Amino acid sequence: MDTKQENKKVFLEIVNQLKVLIDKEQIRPGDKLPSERVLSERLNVGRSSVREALRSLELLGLIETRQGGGTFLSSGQNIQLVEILASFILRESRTVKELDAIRKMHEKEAIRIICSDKDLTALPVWESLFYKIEIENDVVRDHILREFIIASGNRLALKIWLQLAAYSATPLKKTTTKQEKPMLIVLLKSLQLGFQKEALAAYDEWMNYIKNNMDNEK
Amino acid sequence: MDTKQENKKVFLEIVNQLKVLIDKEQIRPGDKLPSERVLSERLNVGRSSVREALRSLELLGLIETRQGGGTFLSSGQNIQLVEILASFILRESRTVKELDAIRKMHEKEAIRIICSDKDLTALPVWESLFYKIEIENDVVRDHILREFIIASGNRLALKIWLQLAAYSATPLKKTTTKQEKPMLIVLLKSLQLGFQKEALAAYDEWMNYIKNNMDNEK
DNA sequence: AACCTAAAAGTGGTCTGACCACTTTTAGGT
DNA sequence: ACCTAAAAGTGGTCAGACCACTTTTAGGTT
Repeated sequence: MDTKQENKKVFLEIVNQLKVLIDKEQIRPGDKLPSERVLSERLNVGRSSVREALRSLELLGLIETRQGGGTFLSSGQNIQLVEILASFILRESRTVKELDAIRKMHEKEAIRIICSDKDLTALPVWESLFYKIEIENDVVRDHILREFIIASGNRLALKIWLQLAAYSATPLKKTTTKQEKPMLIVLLKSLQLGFQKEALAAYDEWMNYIKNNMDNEK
Repeated sequence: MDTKQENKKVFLEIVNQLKVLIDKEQIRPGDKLPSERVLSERLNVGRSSVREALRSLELLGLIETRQGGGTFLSSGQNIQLVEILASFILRESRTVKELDAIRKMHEKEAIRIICSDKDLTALPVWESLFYKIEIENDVVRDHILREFIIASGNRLALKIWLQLAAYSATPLKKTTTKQEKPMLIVLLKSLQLGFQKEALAAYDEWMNYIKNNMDNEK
């Protein structure tokens, strides 16, 4: 009856209705949604159908549910869906390699963006990272790369990258080794100077080193 | 009781059980899953809980359901979930811009990969595209870009790109205009010759043209 | 024997009502 | 004004019922 062709699946229609409701009622992330029973009445559907819709959205990480408390619009970030998707998709080793390639693409693009923007090369975080690597020597690889993505300023890219990194075959959760130190120093210094080509080369060298030493770390 | 900490949510536990079942019973994409009633019995849970799990997986595009027919393991590809996610996330114009940036990153990376591989620069599809643009003059922008991604050989990247393109604010579904012809010719010729820098420059020029002429096309 | 058709069985789609576990609110007493 | 216990509200789960649709079965016709 609406502008769109009728959605056959009721639970999908409910998902749409919920979206409308959230818009209309100005429900912000963290706010409470109407209870299942109320929704069931307002939308003229059974409670079980409402639950099917809510459970789907919960799996997508769009809402959070507290027993006895209520249902809340998710405050963002945690998209746990990927955990499910990954376990279904990441069976073939081919996919694992492809995932790693996409992750690296994100990281190199971030490096390019940083190098071509004086505001970004001057960020204090590089000095801080430099210090940690040079002196403290206990930086998690993951952390360095994340700072690149964050600095590049694309929040959607950060979300995607976080998921890619979580399922990467590369041991990003390990701390950097002594051998990696010189490459990282070159990488960071090049970054600060805006030397894109050199930074990318150092990055490639770093990634190759990690790749070639994966087995030893296991 | 298991290795993992107990999952509180039954429907999440069912999702896991389904994964195990699919593995154990060697259910391939396209194959039929046990009926809801059978699953309910085998897993010792109510049918409605089974349905909550199945509906979630359906929203993720991992299974397909035919009324009266049964539930089938999805034959892959169509991840419609993004439609839901997008409608929830793509409210802020900022996100739209970020999405476009990521899409372009994919495309430029594909161009880089193609240019640095003689097998890819020699692909007949470039000649074919060239002909269509030069003579027939009715190529959809989308189509050209998709060929880039396909040629780059990363199937996961293709999946991601397809979703990004579907929600891009850039009018990629339109056919190329007369003004775009020279840029595209330079782009394709550079590609065939492996001239990465020139290809990327032509690509940038093309994208800028599209951006600056978006309003006129509306 | 092959073919067609109608009945039966199977399956997803939806709703209702019930009970439980937990949280939040309310009401009562100190 | 404060604390506490009861009540109400809410999500979690189950069982049963009925519908719409598809697949299978059984029977009869040719």
